[in-house]
Amino acid sequence: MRFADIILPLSLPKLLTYAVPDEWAETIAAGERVEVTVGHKAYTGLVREVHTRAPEGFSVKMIAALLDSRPVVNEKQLQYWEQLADYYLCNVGDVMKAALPAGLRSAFTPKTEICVRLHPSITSEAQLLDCLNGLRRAAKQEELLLRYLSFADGVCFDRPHETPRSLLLREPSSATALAACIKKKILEQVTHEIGRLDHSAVATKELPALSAAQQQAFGQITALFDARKVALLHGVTASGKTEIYINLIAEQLRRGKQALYLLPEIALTAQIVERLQHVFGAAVGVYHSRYNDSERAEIYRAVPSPYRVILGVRSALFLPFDNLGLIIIDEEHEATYKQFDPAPRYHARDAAVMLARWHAADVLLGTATPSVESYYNALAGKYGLVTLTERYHRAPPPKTEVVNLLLARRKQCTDGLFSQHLLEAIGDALVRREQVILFQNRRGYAPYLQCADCGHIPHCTQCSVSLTCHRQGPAMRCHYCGASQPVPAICPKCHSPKMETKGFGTEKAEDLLQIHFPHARIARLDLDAVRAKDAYARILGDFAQRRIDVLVGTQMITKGLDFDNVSLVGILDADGLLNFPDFRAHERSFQLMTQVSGRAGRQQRQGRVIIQTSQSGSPVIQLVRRNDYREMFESQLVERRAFRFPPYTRLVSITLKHASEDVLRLASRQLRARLAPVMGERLTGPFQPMVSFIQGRHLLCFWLRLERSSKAADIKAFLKKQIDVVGKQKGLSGVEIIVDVDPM
DNA sequence: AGCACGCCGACT
DNA sequence: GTCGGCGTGCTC
Repeated sequence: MRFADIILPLSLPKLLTYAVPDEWAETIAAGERVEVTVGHKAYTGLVREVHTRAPEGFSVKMIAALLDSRPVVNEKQLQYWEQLADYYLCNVGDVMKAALPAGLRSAFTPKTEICVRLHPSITSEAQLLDCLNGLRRAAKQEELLLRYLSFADGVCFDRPHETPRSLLLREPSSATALAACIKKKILEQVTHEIGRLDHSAVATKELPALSAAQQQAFGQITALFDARKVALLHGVTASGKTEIYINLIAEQLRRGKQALYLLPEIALTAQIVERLQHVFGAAVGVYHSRYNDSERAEIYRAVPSPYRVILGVRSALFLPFDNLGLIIIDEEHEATYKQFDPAPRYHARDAAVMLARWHAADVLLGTATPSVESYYNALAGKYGLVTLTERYHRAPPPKTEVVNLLLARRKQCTDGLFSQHLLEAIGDALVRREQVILFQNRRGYAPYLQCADCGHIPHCTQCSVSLTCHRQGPAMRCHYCGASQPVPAICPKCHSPKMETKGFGTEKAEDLLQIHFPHARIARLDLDAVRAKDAYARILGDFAQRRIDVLVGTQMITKGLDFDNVSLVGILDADGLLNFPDFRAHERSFQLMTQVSGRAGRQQRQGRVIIQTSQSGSPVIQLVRRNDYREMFESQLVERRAFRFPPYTRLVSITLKHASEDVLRLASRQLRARLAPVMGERLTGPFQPMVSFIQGRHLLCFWLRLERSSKAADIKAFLKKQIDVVGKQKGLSGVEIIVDVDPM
């Protein structure tokens, strides 16, 4: 008797074992999909191992169906899944859920198309004419047959032309006529499988030529690859990193290998895919979550061939590569590479380095503002560092000016939002028909509403955050749980009519700016503005076509977008970035401000950046102004070392959630009691996170700081065990415990 | 993760 | 007396 251990898309701590029916005993293999029942429910699982070890202690169920004749997931992938589950302290089933496209977790039906062609019994022109004559008194049928013949464009009787049924049937009534023609054996229908994917891209361009500086960087990168090192390419904004990437990919394809090009967000793929297709044609595949289940399943199946270059977001790491030669992680510093919510909470950059090891593939991390972790790794010799300091078109770097909002307010040189200095700069740009980008890291109209009489601020009932005011109703919304309600006309507490909006978001910035510049064409780019399908592409398209003069936006506008007519970038309120209570706040705000600054003055002209802040003396602001990455890095290292943060330690965060604060306290006390004796100083907590009540549940956090040199695997195994024990304890079963390895 | 089991309170 | 609340534990 043969048995198979099955990976299921469930968060189970171990695999379940099923009996293999005799008919498949010889053929079933790891990586093939099976249908099994768990409890009373049917699931599509994945064979991990076939063996003859009869399990004991329970009655084994039979595999209900074998869905594949060849593996859908190869051995390297399975081992990679297990590695990720180990590292990120989750179950293999969690990884399976992230890795295998949903289209492959249910029956995957290829898309079909019904075509119409001449019936095979008609083999000559004379016969065809007979048929036409026979239809003299059936006008609709005659019309249909003629329509078919017009599509056929010259009749060939051996291989009659096939016209898609949908194309032939212009009006619904002709369906009856078609049925009649089929019955008379004049026409017949055939069904074809068709792909959902477009393979029509044709390579039209040569490899991009590299400048001397790019050529040098290219050489340094390949030398690092030869030495089997991960390369970190630190290239200032607009230094032309993409051209280097394309040349490196071409090199891999020449060797018959595959390349994976990761981007932090879907929105950016559209910009790059064209450039790749121009050079690599139909070998380029794109993979991201905007595709539906079936499309993703098809791309997944097309990865060994014909796709040789995959452009995608983090989940593209799980495609079935068989001969991967290179992984590029563009904008390596981006926090969106980290998956937050469901496990596996993996970081695509780190997961890429792990994946590369399975394939002996090269890894290139590219960014203008490296993460402290990566730069540290590069300086420590774990990675290799390649630096590009020259802008591609030799455009000078933008000139950065800092406006002290405190001073401006005192001199009444501001309307509370725009300083006189910034307004003048915007006016100048508009007069010169140049474009402007304004950055405000808050969406909505105002972050909160406050009663002028009693000071009351409306909060979400389910979360410990104030409700954000929006222009469009229901206008007060919780950004944590999505709950919404109308703006109250009077204070809910003291009934005063003086409810005032406080602070400002992108919507208010947009409104006020329109008052200052009534004729300017102003648009907004934030999460709310791009909710509608294709809105993102439309807004960017309009901006690129210069149908928009000023673009006001959140983080979204900072990401690698190239516009050649932007002469001014304004950061409306840097304070909001600097004051974030997070050990990465300074690093992040430096990255964000540097990235958004990089949007200014792309071509020959020097751009201008204006930063508004009440903390003009802040070191971060000065570092951004001087564009001094190295100094930012060094100062961060000092802090990270002093407070034992990454890169000096490996952080693991443990978050406990429960509706009752008492239960939560109890659970956290128990967890601490179990962990502290072994972890000692490495464990801190429980403490309340910044937002300590979300969707009706309270939160408490622990931090675990593991030494970089430590045997992390042992400690993690211990940790997982203790967490499982606490989670299963009576009275605490409702407590959710979330473990996040390397949290962002 | 889902789902059934089982032990306690508000009803036909 | 039963219906159903959700806390508990198992799934091969």
